[in-house]
Amino acid sequence: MRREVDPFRPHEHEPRWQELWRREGLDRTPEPPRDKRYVLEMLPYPSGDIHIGHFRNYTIGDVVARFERMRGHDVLHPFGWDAFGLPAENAAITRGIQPAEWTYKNIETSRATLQRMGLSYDWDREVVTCRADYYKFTQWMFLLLHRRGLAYRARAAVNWCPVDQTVLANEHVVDGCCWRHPGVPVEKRELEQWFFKITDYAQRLLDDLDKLPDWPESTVKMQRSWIGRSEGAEVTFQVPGWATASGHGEGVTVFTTRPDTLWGATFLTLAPEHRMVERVTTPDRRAEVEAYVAAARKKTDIERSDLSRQKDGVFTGAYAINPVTHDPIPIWVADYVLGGYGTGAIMGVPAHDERDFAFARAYGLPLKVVVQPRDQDAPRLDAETMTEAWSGDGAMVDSPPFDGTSAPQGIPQVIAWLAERKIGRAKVQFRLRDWLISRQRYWGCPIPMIHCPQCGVVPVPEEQLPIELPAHVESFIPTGRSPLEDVAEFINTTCPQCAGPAKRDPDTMDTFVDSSWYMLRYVDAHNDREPFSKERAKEWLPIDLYIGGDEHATGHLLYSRFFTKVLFDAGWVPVEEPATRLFHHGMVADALGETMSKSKGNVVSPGTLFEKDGVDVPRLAMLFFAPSDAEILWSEAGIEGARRFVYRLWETMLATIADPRFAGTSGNPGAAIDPATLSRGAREAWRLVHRALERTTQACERDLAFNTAVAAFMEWINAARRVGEPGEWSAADFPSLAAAVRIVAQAIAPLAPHLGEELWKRSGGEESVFRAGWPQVDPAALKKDTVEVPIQVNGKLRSRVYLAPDASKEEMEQAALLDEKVRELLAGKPPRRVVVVPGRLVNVVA
RNA sequence: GCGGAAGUGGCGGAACUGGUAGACGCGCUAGACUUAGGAUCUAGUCCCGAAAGGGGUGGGGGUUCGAGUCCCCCCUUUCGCACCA
Repeated sequence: MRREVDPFRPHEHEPRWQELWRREGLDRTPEPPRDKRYVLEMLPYPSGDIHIGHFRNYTIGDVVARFERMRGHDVLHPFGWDAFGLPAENAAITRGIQPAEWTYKNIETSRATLQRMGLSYDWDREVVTCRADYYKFTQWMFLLLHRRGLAYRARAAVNWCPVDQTVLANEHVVDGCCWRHPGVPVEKRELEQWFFKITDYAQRLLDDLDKLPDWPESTVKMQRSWIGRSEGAEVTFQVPGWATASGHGEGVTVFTTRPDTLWGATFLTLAPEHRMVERVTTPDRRAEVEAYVAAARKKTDIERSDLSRQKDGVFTGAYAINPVTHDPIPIWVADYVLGGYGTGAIMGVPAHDERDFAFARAYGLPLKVVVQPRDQDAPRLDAETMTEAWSGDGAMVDSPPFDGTSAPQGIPQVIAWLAERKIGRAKVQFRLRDWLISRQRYWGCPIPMIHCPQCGVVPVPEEQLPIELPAHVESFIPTGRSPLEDVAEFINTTCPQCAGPAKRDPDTMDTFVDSSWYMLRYVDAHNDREPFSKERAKEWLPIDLYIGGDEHATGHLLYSRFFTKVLFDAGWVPVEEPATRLFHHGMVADALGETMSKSKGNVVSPGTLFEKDGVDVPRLAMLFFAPSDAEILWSEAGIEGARRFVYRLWETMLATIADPRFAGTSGNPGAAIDPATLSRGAREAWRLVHRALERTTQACERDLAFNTAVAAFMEWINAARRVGEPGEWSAADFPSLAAAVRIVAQAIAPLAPHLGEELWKRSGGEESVFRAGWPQVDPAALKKDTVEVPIQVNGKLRSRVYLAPDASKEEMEQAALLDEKVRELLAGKPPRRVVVVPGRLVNVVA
């Protein structure tokens, strides 16, 4: 027989508690903090409304933030918007509204949804990257980098998206296509652009990965290979015709990781864009070489990097001198050599490099074996008959004076020897390229630089910041030049140095610049003199938990590390790394496993979920679905279990509170419960409350696997209901149920905040549950009175006995050997061995 | 090719440092209450078998009293990177 209780009405209590939290400033950031926790989720781009993936991400962060507050920490949990970017311009083009208008409207919509979700953000510190009060300091950052020699202008072959009509950073080229337009190959253009010199920090970005033990290893590895350090040597090959023409030291310099194979270099290859191609090419070869270079330039990255394609190239007619054998070797041009890596030229060692081998065989170039594998590894190599390159270990041969030296272990000796003779030198090469940040677009942060015909490129003086983006421009239709060039009142200015007429830089910054430092702005979001004060930075940094998708592993997460290091060097922040712990939440896909996207039309809006069940039910469902780092396939069916659970919990807890005996159990009841006085069922329920509490604590502190925490609460409610309706609980047992109700109200509050608050208040809580502290796990409650001890015979489960959890080894062994089943299987013979694991099991080896 | 992650019931997923595989939930089956139920409650639900028993965590070996967990070799899926010399 069930007792009638007030119905569960989330739509009534959720707004009530949100209002209370707002009124009491529960989510405000204490200042200055005593024992701080900085919990941050990656800021979203406001494209319409929040979707279900955001719902998941922010829920995870919210659970931790609320938990940390309950534990007594001072928490910074802010929110912001990565509000510059192309979709706003595209919307402007298709719908005829201004990017700003579209963006702010989306922010309003999304913010309303977030507030409907009751997320515990300190909205007072909200950051919007497209607002001048923010981008003023993005410009400040640019000037800082410029001052420190880390922002420079260069003409370079850059990635060009033909759809967006703008350049792209390497990180935004995915499979040779623009990241925003899969299937549209990126083109190459020769342009003068702004770069950030992230390569200056390559070594530190690499080294400091070791200081991030709480970052996912996959991301650390990805950054490592993205930075791509390799050690080797630069070696210069003289080109005879030039030595006389332009003095000493001219030649072609190559980078190699295998200088020990230099004796086997039988040709040189230049990338088509190598600056010396034109100079080395002999007149008779000119036409052919020029045609090849022109064709290579037209190729897209995908075409050039197609591995299945036959390697091709063209002979320049010129020869270089191998500096160790003094043999003349032909110079070729081939597009399998990358212009942007190393020196853009390589030495061809066909016997010991797979790619050179393929190239040499294709064009009949000679092979020379200079490393012989040890006998046990492979048969003796012969240049005539080899079918593949040998890039393994061996002994150097035909390489005086190094014959017999082991390769590649002998590399340091070879480098030293080369350096002594001024032929080469040790060189560390990184794959990381400098970060191209100019964009020929309107909706971004203007670059605070001025082009003066007299003084050249001049930085805008700091006191003139912000350089505001004009509110209106004629057209956003991409033309390949920035729309700002056509805004006279923006583009025309005076030179800060000579006061003469000058022009502003018409480009805007990559939006990843905006998001590279936003986490620092939160610590002092209203500061209008500085990006943030050094004191606030010292108080709050680093981020203790940073949550976001792993798609940012080599983009944002590398850029923000770079910015943090620059700011550290400049004395602005006390940390060299922005976040000590990084967590990648799993994606939310639809039931078919497709990632949700507007174009696929499978986006589930969380708003419709809230209409039906309020926030906490879908929130619990989301948390229960899977561990936070696993991908989930969202389905309505998943909500069913959470809904039933909440109703059952509600019913039992309210019936308990309504019981006349409840009022007499206030105080600090948990500590007063002695499990030994409880009936079997009540004792089990009491144990499970503490188990749920423990599991929630661990999940918040460690793995964020809230699925098992929710499951633990389910186990408790199931056990409590097995005992009976609250009214049926005996006088001896009832206090433990009453205590459990209070503990559950608190412990479930991070997971289901409105429900927790409602239950807490109904159970007599005076102030907010989020000020009520975090309950202690009682070890006595966790102890089982008896444990089921499995009895194995030869490792197979044969029987069970019930013993006290602290039964001695001897007692356990005794119990096992007395077991009927065991005696039967032993058939009177003594066991050969008995393995006893205290409190766990007994294995009788017959 | 290189690097990462992962393969457990019909499904999502549990399983602490090697110690009862399948917690919790969805779904399903049966029953109860109901005019009815897609509500709720009770029981059952890894597979084979009537039972006793046997088998079982992608496959194959191994270590161990004992392996989802550790080691070796494969297979599959997935995500990064990819002619980086």
